[in-house]
Amino acid sequence: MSTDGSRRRDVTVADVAKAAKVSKAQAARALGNYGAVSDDVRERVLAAAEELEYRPNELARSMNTGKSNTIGVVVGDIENPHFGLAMRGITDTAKKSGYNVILINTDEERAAEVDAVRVLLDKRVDGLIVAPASSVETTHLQQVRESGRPLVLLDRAASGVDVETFAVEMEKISYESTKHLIEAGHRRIAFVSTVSTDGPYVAGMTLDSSQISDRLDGIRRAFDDAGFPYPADLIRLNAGDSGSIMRITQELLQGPDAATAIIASDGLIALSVVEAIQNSGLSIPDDVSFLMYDDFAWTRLTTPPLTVIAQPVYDMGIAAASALIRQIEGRKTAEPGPELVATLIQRGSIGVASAKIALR
Amino acid sequence: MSTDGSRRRDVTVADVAKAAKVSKAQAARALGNYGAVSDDVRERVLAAAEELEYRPNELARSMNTGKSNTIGVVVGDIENPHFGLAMRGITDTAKKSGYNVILINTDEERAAEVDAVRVLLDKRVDGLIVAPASSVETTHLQQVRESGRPLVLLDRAASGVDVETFAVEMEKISYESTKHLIEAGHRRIAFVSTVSTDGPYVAGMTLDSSQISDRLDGIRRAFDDAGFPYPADLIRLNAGDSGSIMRITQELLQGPDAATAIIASDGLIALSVVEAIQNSGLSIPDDVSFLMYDDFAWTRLTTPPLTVIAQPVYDMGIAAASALIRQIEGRKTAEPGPELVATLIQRGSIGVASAKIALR
DNA sequence: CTGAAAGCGCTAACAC
DNA sequence: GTGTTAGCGCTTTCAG
Repeated sequence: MSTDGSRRRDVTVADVAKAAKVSKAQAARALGNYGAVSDDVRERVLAAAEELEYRPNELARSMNTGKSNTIGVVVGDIENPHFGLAMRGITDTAKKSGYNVILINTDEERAAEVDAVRVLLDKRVDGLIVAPASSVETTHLQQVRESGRPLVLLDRAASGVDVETFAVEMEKISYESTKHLIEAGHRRIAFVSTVSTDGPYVAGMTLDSSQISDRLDGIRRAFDDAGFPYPADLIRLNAGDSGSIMRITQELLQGPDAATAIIASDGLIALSVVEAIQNSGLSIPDDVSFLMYDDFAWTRLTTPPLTVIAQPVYDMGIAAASALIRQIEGRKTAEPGPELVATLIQRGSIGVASAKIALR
Repeated sequence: MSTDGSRRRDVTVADVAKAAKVSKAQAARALGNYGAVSDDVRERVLAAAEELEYRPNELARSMNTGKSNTIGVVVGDIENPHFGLAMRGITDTAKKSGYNVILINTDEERAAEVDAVRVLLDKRVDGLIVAPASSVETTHLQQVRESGRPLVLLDRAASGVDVETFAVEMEKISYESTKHLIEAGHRRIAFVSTVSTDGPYVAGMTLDSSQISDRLDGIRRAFDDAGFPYPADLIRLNAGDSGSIMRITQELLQGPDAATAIIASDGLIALSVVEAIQNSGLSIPDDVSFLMYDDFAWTRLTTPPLTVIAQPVYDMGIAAASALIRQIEGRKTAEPGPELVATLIQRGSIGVASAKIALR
């Protein structure tokens, strides 16, 4: 028990050594569990440590070992369950191998990300996992590479950064689900995403997010294959807050050329899109079909339940953390890692493009 | 640009000093932005640092200043949007004051929490925010206090731990919403939570979670006030995974003494309860009324939209982080901080106990 | 203002 | 096995 409540100086190996009547080195060895120590000494040291309530200073330890047993994670928005789940995969995996996690949220802003990476490097984390806000401007990530510190990418790729990347293969699933939509009679398929661009979307433009680019590629290929014109006018990026998403949705649903199906790029967007559809008095899937990325539990609860593209987000987190730790510990690049495949889960939100829709 | 890709030794103040032709001390002062340095020296040092791509070793810095500019956060489940949002409040606030956050997930297990706290202390974080898994067994938290390191509690209180605690006042809102339910004719009101107990619930038993205790107190007081018997048999704790929650829900809805209203203790539980209700063919609110804690966006999307008890979770995160940082920086205990009040948001899931229900 | 030198708490040679 | 002696990279006296 601590006899006084005052902020006493931390007890150090030196204190323990003195109490155990051994050299500092021996005490350190016993405490740090390395080198050669006789049973007798170890016992005395451990007893003294216990008695003094000794706690190692991990900072000092890290200083001379050059290892902090900490990994840095940089994501755009921890509030988004997508990252929440991935984070869970990361922390679970890290803990198993004795690593801690420093989390930095960037709000999807590149400046914040550049900063985050630098801070983490300065803190001497053993490695980094980042979900790059931009797949295009990546010099700060290349610098991480140059620093020699292990780096692994999560959720999206980054051009010019040649590191292990754990992201779902998007082109294929996007192609398939668009095809599914087209076969159900849809020709006017909209896509709503938060990626920011300088101007409105123009077919073929470079996007900040590799994931979104891939999805658009998939949509386009599906239209090309089917021989129908790619509805580039229905691709709506820069969808920010809930309000703007709802406004965009309303626009999409108006006029003679209205969308007959909407694809929401993530769970947060989906919430606002569905709300806007409901508010406008339209019904899913009779008036509009709906498809979204990420299979959150609540998607089963709406009427009708929503058709979604499920992504193995938790596994993605596990894979990224495992790979990073493997790199940190200098082990061989083992098996190629699990394929992170997305799957279309058909529930009730995609309907046949109705006569009513076909007519207008 | 780095001329060679090899893992060159980190450049240190000594290197910069040499390049700038000044003493190590002066270089350090210029770099660390403290002490007195002439403009001339500062310029040369900064230029040299730039040239050499010098980056400070924060570990070393922390070692002699005794400050790591890092706070530790310990929560039960970061995957739960409740904590995701709180986390967002914490990281946003921390960043503003120049602090980083180390996050540890405990899976609501006390052993993991004890461990987490120790690790964080060893890492010399400047302060801790913890959402205690148990409000009862709190010796590890008391030890944090004794260590002199600032500690702040989030989301739940801990008995015997006299520190600033940021949690929503639950008894009152629980009382009010129960009263609302009772006034709508409900007498058989169930409550489902994940808190684990040794046996089944018995009125008045000690619970691990102060939050749940408070809610039960509120429910009880509402029944007492109204002069109806407290339906202790409908309090179901230990609701673990989705499957068990659905099973519990089914039980609750069967038999002559079935519940006519169910309160879900959090968003995760709510998902399974609602799903079970839907699966059983019952309708909300005609057959069963439903109320849940936490106002997630999806609760507006179900049919009917769900009545919820909204908690200012983001603000709670902000408040906790602000208070902790204030303590770390030794500033006075300022204003008492914002009142964290929960509010009942009435939507469509609570109905009048129907004749059909009343009859059985 | 500047520089030499002494640590922070621990690990890592290196002798014995 | 054990102890002595150097550091890790930085801040901090303490003289000038």
